Amino acid sequence: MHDVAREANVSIASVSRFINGQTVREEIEPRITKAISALNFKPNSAGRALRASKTQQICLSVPDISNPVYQTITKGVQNILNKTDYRLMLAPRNLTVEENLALIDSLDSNYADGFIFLSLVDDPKIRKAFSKLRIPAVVIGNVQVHDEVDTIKVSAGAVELGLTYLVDKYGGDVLFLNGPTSTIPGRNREKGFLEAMKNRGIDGSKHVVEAESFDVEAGLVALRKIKNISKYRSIICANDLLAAAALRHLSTLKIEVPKKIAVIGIDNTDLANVLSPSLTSIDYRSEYRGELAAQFILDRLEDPKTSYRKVNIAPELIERESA
Amino acid sequence: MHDVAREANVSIASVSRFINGQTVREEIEPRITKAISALNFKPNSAGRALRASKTQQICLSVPDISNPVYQTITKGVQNILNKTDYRLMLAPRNLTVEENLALIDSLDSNYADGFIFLSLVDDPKIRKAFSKLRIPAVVIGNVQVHDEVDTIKVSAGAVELGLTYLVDKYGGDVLFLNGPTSTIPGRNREKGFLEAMKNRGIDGSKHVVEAESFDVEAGLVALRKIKNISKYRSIICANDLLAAAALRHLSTLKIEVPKKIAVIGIDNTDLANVLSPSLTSIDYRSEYRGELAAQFILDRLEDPKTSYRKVNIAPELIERESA
DNA sequence: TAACTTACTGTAAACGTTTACAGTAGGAAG
DNA sequence: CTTCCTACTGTAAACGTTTACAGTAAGTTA
Repeated sequence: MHDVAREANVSIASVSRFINGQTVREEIEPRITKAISALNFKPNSAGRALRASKTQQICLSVPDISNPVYQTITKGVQNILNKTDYRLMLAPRNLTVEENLALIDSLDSNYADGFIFLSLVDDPKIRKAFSKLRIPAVVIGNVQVHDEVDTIKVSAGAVELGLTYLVDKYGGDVLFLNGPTSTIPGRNREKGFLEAMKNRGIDGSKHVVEAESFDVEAGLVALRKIKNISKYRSIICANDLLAAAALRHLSTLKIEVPKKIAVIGIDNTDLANVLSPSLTSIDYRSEYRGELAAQFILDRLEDPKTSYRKVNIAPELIERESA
Repeated sequence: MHDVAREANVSIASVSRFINGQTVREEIEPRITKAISALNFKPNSAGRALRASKTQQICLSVPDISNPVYQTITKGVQNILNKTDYRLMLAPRNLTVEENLALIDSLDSNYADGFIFLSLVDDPKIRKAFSKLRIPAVVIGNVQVHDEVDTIKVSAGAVELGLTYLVDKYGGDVLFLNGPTSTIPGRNREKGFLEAMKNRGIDGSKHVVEAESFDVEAGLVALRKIKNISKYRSIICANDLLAAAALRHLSTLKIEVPKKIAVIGIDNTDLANVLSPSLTSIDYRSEYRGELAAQFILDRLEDPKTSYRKVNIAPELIERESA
């Protein structure tokens, strides 16, 4: 920048002001522009970050990038950030409480201006660490933290929605293939299922099978333990990966879907359109949630005083072939 | 850091040295440790970056995070970086030449220490911009750039590999569902296909259909244009998403896979195990390629003089149900 | 004309680290 | 005892920006 200033015969301050969009004397504008391109000058991020206390980076944490739903959220975040001059930092995997704590702690190094937080696990320690955060944050999901954050949740009742559909159409012999109840969505979805079954006068606890994680492999392992799966008329799965496992399992057993057993998933990821039969799934609008989260962060960075927004996304059943 | 130094009654230089792992007088170590935790001190990234000219960030560019193969590569990169104190920056989408140029240019702002480059498109302008890059880079794929980079390619002959398998098993009536030939992999895979067919005395040009992009939707559109698909005995697809499209299309037409038509994909993404029938696919070891790329960057940052590595990954056919 | 306002300019001080350099204390060697 | 070496220390100067502040020239008002 010194060189540019010398070349354009102005002060370094004027160069800085010009770059940052402040008005400078009309006469010197072309001189600076010319000097910048002649010297191929690009402002140094570290210098800027140090002086202005702004990194132009947003940190996004997702539990595990292998899961299509987090990829979709990531894409939503990207959609918004790429229109601005903010960069996206992808935080390490944060599946466990410890990984979450390490991540939140690390943000004290001031490498990001904002934080989009998504965690499957909950813990008082996380809550405490989070409350000491010095940058604005948006929480996607149901992890419990203090109130001074924007929050994007999916309304309770998603499982209820799917269940109503299945029971109405196929009767009460529903199996719920859940993920681990040690996670927040696992807990919530189980609760939703049991309550919805109770409302129909059924003890749902016999209708639940829990996979060890939210992926296909674990889903298959869990399903294979069920002795006589044909007694069920439909399966609701806690996410699309588990639903993919269900479809594979049923296909292996030559049980027709949805003729013999209907299947629905949750998340409505890209996967749903790729599977055969295509997967009826409950849409959580993941890409939109990502976009919303990014927009909330940007809004707050622009004006820190905007009131905290708590948004609930209404789930919607997307009907395809599998139910 | 000044505060820590005062609290520990040492100089700021000693604090810095201690933090960076240099030996300090045994007596003062506990004093510094104590002061650091008492004040909850975390070194400021921008200060470090400015002074040391090291951001501790690696920039990864992938054309489009929606594609499972890039997610897998991203995961590989993460696997390695998360073991270090480098952070992962996810660059914006770079599908077009212009997006690539903007990205490469932006790196002149010194926000990353290393660059992992993955592009579907090729252009002299990209090559030129790339050659001016001031940080070490690793190229994944066949984009043409200067030689002073580590490169990770997949050996030519992947299509040949799949084709041999299909022709041996099902005869010469093979359809090649390609992605756009305006992309590097599209071009290369078509070339591979035509050559391999020629070697078998067949004019392959009548056996190719080109989708407008490498995704399911485009694959379906392309397939629907084919009048009598039953004349083919097998389909080889330029990636797993196009293969997913083929499976869906055939399932819609009630054509059994692999009994009537066999299908194989390329990339061997997570998708392959999720589809029904499960997808025979040519493995490009994407997660490993990501890991390799990250390791190459780290190695070079540690010792800039290591000679440039040009690695070829051998493709491998993973046999599943679809062929 | 003088006094004030407007619109811009340059100087210089910060931001929080790392590191070259000179200095010092203590032990080893002669 | 002196000299040399080793192992550490603190001082102070950078790194590349942004911005408070004081200054100036031109325009406006009285």
